[in-house]
Amino acid sequence: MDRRQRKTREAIFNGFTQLLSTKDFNQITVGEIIDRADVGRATFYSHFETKDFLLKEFCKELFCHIFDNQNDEGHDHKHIFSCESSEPVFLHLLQHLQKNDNNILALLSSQNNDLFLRYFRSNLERLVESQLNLFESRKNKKLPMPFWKNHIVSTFVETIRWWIDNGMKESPEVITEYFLMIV
Amino acid sequence: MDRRQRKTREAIFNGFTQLLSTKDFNQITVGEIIDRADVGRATFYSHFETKDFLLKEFCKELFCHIFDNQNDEGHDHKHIFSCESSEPVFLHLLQHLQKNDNNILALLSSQNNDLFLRYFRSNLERLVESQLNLFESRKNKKLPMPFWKNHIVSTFVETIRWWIDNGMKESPEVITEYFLMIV
DNA sequence: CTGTTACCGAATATATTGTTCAGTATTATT
DNA sequence: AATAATACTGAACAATATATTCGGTAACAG
Repeated sequence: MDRRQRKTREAIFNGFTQLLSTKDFNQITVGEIIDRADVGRATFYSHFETKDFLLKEFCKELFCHIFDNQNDEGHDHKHIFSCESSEPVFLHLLQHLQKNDNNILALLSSQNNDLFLRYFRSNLERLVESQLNLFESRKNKKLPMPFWKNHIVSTFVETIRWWIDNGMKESPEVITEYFLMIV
Repeated sequence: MDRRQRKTREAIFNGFTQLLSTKDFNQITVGEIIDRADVGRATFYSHFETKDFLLKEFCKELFCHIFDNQNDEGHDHKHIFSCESSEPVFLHLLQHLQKNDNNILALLSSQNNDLFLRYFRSNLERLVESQLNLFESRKNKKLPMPFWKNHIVSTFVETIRWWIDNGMKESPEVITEYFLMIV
């Protein structure tokens, strides 16, 4: 990819995330984004069809980062997914959040954002699926599997939301403990 | 309130909810609303400052309906809130939903809507608070109360969401059972 | 019957979106 | 270093949506 393209793309993402920390996605205009990114209007539209596509692309990259790095760095795939407790994976995610790479927090807080949450959930769903056997023991047989899966994902998302909305005072370890307690 | 005002307000609410069942809140324009409601543009703006205020007002009335009727009709206040199990209240809510008064389902499904959900949650929170003692027994003492409360509310909301998104095939009784099982 | 209030609807200002295009700068290629 | 390809600029433009204004008309309350 051309360096110019990369730079522009980065600049737009940066301006976008800056704005996300100040206001809701729906309130952000393309005009504001290109001002912050300092790129021409036509340039924006040559990169992204619409503002929604920008968010989509942004999410895609973000989750690639979070969910894939998790498998590649240091301890490998098998190590994470084969350990007895599910703590490491969830804990790792929470630590990621605490660092607030890419202003992801703004998107996860209660004031925001539907579309983003849907992405987050669908990524989590795959993760939970691979970990499902770990929760199985506690699962009452009368609960249908899809419901059970949905519940675990929801609980995790809402736990994170609560954590963020309450100032992230607790450590990732404590939150993980809470999460495992209620699920 | 003037009969004309009431009529206009109703007409706008009706047009609005009709549209909500066909598309996302953000995609709905004021133009469409006043067309359906068959009222003048100026009239709309004399009633509601913006489209967001319309949603706010709509939510306010809706929850007044659901959460207050629940206390007034037939079996009274004390009966509902003093019974041993928490089933009746939650069950009652689910039955309300199944009837889909005011197209409330459209707002609760996954494709929709942030602002609405926040209202729903804050109303539920008050409800859960009054029922909290019923959940207390299962609560591990290490969990902080606000977290616990948030979890119950979240679980309820997400259970409903799951129900709706999956076609509401189960009866309200079954869903209530699921809910009580996992909480 | 009368004064008040709400509604109509068309015109208007403003803001945002998304496109177009000619000119300029940057990059990759040879 | 010269050339071709590609990306960016920025201003202009059409299209759409928002929100306000105002003179005229209809409905209401007392």
